[in-house]
Amino acid sequence: MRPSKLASLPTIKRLPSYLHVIENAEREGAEFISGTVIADELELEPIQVRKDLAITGIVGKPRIGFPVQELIDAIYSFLHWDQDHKAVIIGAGSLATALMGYPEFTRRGLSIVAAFDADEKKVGREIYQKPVYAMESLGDRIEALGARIAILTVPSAVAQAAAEQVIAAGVTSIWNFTNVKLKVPSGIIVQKEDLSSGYAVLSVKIRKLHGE
Amino acid sequence: MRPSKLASLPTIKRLPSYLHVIENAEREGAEFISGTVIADELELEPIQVRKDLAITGIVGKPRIGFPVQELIDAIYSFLHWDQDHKAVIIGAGSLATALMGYPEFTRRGLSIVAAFDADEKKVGREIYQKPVYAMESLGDRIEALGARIAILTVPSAVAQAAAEQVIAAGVTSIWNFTNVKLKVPSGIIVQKEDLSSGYAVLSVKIRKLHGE
DNA sequence: TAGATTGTTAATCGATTAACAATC
DNA sequence: TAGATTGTTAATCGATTAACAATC
Repeated sequence: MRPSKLASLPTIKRLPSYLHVIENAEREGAEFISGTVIADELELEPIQVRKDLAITGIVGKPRIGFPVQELIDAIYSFLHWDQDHKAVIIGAGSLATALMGYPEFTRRGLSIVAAFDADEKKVGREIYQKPVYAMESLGDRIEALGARIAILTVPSAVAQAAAEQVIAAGVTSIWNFTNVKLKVPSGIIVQKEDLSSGYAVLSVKIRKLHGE
Repeated sequence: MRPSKLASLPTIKRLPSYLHVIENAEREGAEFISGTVIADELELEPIQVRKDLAITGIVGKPRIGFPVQELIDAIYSFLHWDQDHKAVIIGAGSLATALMGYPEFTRRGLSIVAAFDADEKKVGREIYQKPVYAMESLGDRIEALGARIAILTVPSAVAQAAAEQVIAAGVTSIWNFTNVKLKVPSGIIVQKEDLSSGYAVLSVKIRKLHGE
């Protein structure tokens, strides 16, 4: 396996979009795909695609491109998406429902095995065949389920408390959809998803479009 | 108003998190906040915060920091969040519900005034007091509502078609939550939100944590 | 063969970080 | 006053892009 330090954060963020294009090509029966074609599709520079794909270690054939199947496997392997990652989701609201119903995550190794909610009206229900448990049962359940990832979709006000609970229960990675900057012990991974950032970028683009 | 070319994309993406911290300080009655404090809170470098805040044009006082109220106003103004942006959401699923129920967007100038869905069982319902209309009525409705932004939360398979419909109806900006790279005429803004990117970053961090 | 595409090395570009005088 | 923080200019760092020989 290739050393991972060669992959920059921007490269890692682009990999899923490459994978998407390559998997489409596979579905259409292509055996090879060139960096040029991928770049065209995503409106990127061919050189950037080539550079990015180099981190997979897959070598392409000049004039022909990269072997589709090998490339897909290599990206999965690079991202460890060929392995099963068990996760729980904290806060069983509409965002949780959206994430649990996103088939791409399942295909890419993320199994959300249960949800937790403080609202007892939600407890006992199922979301996409997965149980909703009470927050109080979180400690025991997470250990029993063996989940190492927690996805936080709780209201901001309880985000820090929820993070502390899941960490106490043995979770080592948190995918944080709240707008709270979590304080966690060292060794705990936090990946923050920030919708406001996207909205800010959109806003500035709109401002520029409308002159000034 | 300051020239906007001074703001880089990374800077724009960080502005909302600064705003979040500064608004918290305001709520606690602070009149000034220093770049150092903001940096501490967000685990960033003070110099980076100062540089970023410089784009607002607000000058701070050495030893004391930046005037909280002015800073908030300037960030709102910079992002045009002090203005009302009417939007419709296409695809009235759980992700749409999550976005419509996110109070921060409303406060920041984004009014989602209606949703559209192809499923007639959803048509006629309300989500957070906003109507769900039929996809067929999209053309007339969007013009009547005066919405210039469309938020796409439809299944990938119909994303391109939905984009074309909203553009035909006069929408000039699309906030795209599907994993489809949309093909749009020049002059149309597309901001793509990619959850898989975030998951890829999380996955790589996890891989590194577990050695190798 | 001819020419499009690869992989690599070097050049450029832009963002982050450092240094430091000014100042409240 | 003393010292923390600002704003600016310069240095560094890292990512993107360019150039080009190798090759299928």
